[in-house]
Amino acid sequence: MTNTSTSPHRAARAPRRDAAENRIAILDAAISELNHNPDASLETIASAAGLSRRSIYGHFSTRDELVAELNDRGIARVTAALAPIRHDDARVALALVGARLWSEVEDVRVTAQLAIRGPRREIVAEGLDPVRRGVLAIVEQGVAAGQLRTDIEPRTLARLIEGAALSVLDEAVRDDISHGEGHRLVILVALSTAGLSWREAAELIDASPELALEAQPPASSRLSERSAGARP
Amino acid sequence: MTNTSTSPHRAARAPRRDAAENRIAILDAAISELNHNPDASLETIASAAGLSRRSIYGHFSTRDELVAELNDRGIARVTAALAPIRHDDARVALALVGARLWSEVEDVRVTAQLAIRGPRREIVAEGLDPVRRGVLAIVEQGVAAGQLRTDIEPRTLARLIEGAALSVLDEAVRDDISHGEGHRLVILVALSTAGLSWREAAELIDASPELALEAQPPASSRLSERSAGARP
DNA sequence: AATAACTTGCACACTCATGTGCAAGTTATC
DNA sequence: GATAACTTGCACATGAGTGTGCAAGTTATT
Repeated sequence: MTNTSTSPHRAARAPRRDAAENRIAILDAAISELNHNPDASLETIASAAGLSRRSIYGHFSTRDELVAELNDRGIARVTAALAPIRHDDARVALALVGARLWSEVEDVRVTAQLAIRGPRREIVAEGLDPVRRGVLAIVEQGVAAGQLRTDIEPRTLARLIEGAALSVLDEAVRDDISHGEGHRLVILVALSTAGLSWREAAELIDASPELALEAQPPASSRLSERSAGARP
Repeated sequence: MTNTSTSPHRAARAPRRDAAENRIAILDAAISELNHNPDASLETIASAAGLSRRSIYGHFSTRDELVAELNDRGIARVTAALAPIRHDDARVALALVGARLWSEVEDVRVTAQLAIRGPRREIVAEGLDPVRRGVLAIVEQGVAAGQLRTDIEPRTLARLIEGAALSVLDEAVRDDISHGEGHRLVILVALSTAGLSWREAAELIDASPELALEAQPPASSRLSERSAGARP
């Protein structure tokens, strides 16, 4: 396998820059191909990346290794997006969780589902644990402040809110919802699940400029900007 | 393939009863094995059914045919459970949709997800269309009666409610939620998504005896009651 | 321009699953 | 108890995907 890291010793020459780019191209292609079909072959991924199957093995010794790296990057992305969320009003914080999740995962829904429910789910769950703790903390804060429902155990409620947000992603697949509408829906659903009536949710959103679409930080960018198209 | 139907002509003898039982055993085993691992092989399914792989081909000419029949039965089950739902109060009707869905799909969550999102999704969607129309009709009725939220388009809202119910199923996988708790949660989540606050939901539930766990019709029974255990 | 770093194409070994053919058993049904 | 209806085990063909070795190319870097 190609050694991309800067070896401490014995580097007759530095690794080539284009190799690193190809590595990114592979990851990128893998994201979109696996999102299209979770069982996509390396052949498919390679050609979407504009490379030969053989050369994938120059970057990843195994299919599993490739998938694992994809998961790791996804986890890092989500963690980075959700960890900094903090707000006095737990309801606003939860709405923000939904919104950030939406913008990060929007274009990798299928892969995300697979990561969460597929064979690697335990490892992924472990990686996602800090995020989950964060959401749980928000819920507990909200319950303590009397802002959230108390008819569902905080632990369960936290999961349900995550799940509700993800289900918006799923519906978005079918209806091809716009970025803006997805943003709006995911916030509404998060607040509804948290226990607010739809009118309360509307009030809260009106009163909270930080929930506006324009107030959101840009999603951590994709690895590269090429549209992954295979060429014959 | 074995001809289970009563042929009009040329039946030297009636098909054997145990063959029909085995067919059911295969379907049953397929349900639970595929729910455990959506890529389970026929070998796995066969041995879970207590049969040899070879004899599966006596009942289904193809793996696809087996899966297709599974889907058809699932669709029929869900349709049968949801179609008769009717109630003056759309909110109660939606809660019932959630509850019935829960009891029908509870033990086949993974398979259900696969059916809805997997390679057969289009065919499944077609089969599920009547159910979806039904839910949509309830939502429209509720909007017209001023019982439901109006900040989300009925079509979308209908989907979101379905999705919310399904996400309870997902959470149930992790937490190993009891039948009763699942019933309660799915109703709460459906009502929340429909726009009610958690206190309004509680009031409605209190006032609606038909939502009680005990008031539910039994789930259309599984094909057989054997626990699907493979024997070496 | 020399050379190490990559990519490629091909051949090959391997695994795993599907689907068939057939002969030899069992077993329900008549 | 005769017989058709099933089941089984085995051998075999097929196909798809993964991972490796290697020789022959390209290309970035020095």
